[in-house]
Amino acid sequence: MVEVKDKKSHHHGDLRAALIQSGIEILTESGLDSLTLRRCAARAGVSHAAPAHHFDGVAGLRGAIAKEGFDRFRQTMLKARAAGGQSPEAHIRSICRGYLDFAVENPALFALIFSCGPMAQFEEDMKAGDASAYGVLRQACAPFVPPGADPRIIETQVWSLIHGFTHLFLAGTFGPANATPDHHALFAPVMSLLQKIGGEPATG
Amino acid sequence: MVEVKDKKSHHHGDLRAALIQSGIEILTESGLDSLTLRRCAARAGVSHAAPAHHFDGVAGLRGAIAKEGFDRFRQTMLKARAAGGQSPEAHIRSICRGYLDFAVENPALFALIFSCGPMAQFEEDMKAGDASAYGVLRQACAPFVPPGADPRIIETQVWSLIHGFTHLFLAGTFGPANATPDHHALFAPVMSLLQKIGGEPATG
DNA sequence: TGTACATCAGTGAACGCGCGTTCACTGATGTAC
DNA sequence: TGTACATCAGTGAACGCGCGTTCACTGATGTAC
Repeated sequence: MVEVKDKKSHHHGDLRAALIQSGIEILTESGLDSLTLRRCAARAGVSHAAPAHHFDGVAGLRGAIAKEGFDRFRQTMLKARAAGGQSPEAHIRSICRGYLDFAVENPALFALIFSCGPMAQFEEDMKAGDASAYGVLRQACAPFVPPGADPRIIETQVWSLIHGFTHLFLAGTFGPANATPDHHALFAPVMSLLQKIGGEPATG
Repeated sequence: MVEVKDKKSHHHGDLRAALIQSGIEILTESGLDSLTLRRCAARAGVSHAAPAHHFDGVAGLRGAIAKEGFDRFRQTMLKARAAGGQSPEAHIRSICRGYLDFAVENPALFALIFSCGPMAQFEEDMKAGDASAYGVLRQACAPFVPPGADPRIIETQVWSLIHGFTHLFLAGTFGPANATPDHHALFAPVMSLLQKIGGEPATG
């Protein structure tokens, strides 16, 4: 049998996780361009050569951070869904709210998630179950998909709308990104377009 | 009277424009991270110290490239509008098509346009007339704005949808970005959501 | 329980790289007279 | 028309910077016996 090695047994404890956390903090504080192996190492309190034992270059580190960020992104949406109403319409609204919230609180991490090459992370995720980030969206859209229709159409409509709004918001198109606690007065009216997807929910 | 100085009278001719063009080519060929003063200078055939006479650092160069890219972006949408149908619905469809086309053909330039800090470029543009990029969108949306409604709602709905779809498309979320000559089979059905904005056009 | 050894995470010095910037300069252009 | 001068775009060498990477090493941990 292959034994699971105890990764916490050596000097640092769990340097790999510490470097990922350091990387996320650097992203939040200083933006995408500041994410380097040397800075992550310094923040984690190790020498600059140490990360080479854990990641395949800066690309490997970015990938690992994207994976962790992706998981936090998913969790933010799940929390938002749980905290909101339970109707199909409320589910979609809440998830979009969580989507925007995550991006506003972690703009550089959000950008990193969506900039890791040809979306290997997403392809993996889209094939995964309902607990995946894309699965959360799929579940929320399902009640609105007309019988026999391709669910990807409505899923992509919802995803495009919230993704575009979020990007424009982060880019400052609607004014400073910290405008209101409600993020921006345009959010609710813009999202109201989704009241029109697929007519009424397919089931009560 | 203030005379307009002839900028073409010195050694190079118009190094400033040449550097901007070189920068756009570098963006297209090698991506955002490859855009440096030294590479632009090399591509334009001048020494690496020459750009300092024309731009305030790499930020100044990026800004100038964004401005030029923004203008090409606008022109692509105008051409798409002219080439398509003349109904209000066709105008919106054509503009969105041009939006996606530009991004697919110039992904790094598209990214640069939307990543230049707090969108000074856009703020300027949004205040400009109907010939501006935002003006093109505003004009196209106008027939769908119900009397008394805030036009920014519909404008932001359309903009968010096409912007999000474009970003997801470029990120490879729907598969390789060169999938079909028609870009992707999801484009038309996803954009059909816009048939629902503001009910019917306000005027015939 | 104790000893010898293998493993390997982390160290710290050194390397070459491309970057932006500085600076004295060159030499073509434009202008004053 | 011709001469002297001012301007300034572009040159090329030099600088310091942070980066990723290499490499011999150290020393704690885990294991074989």
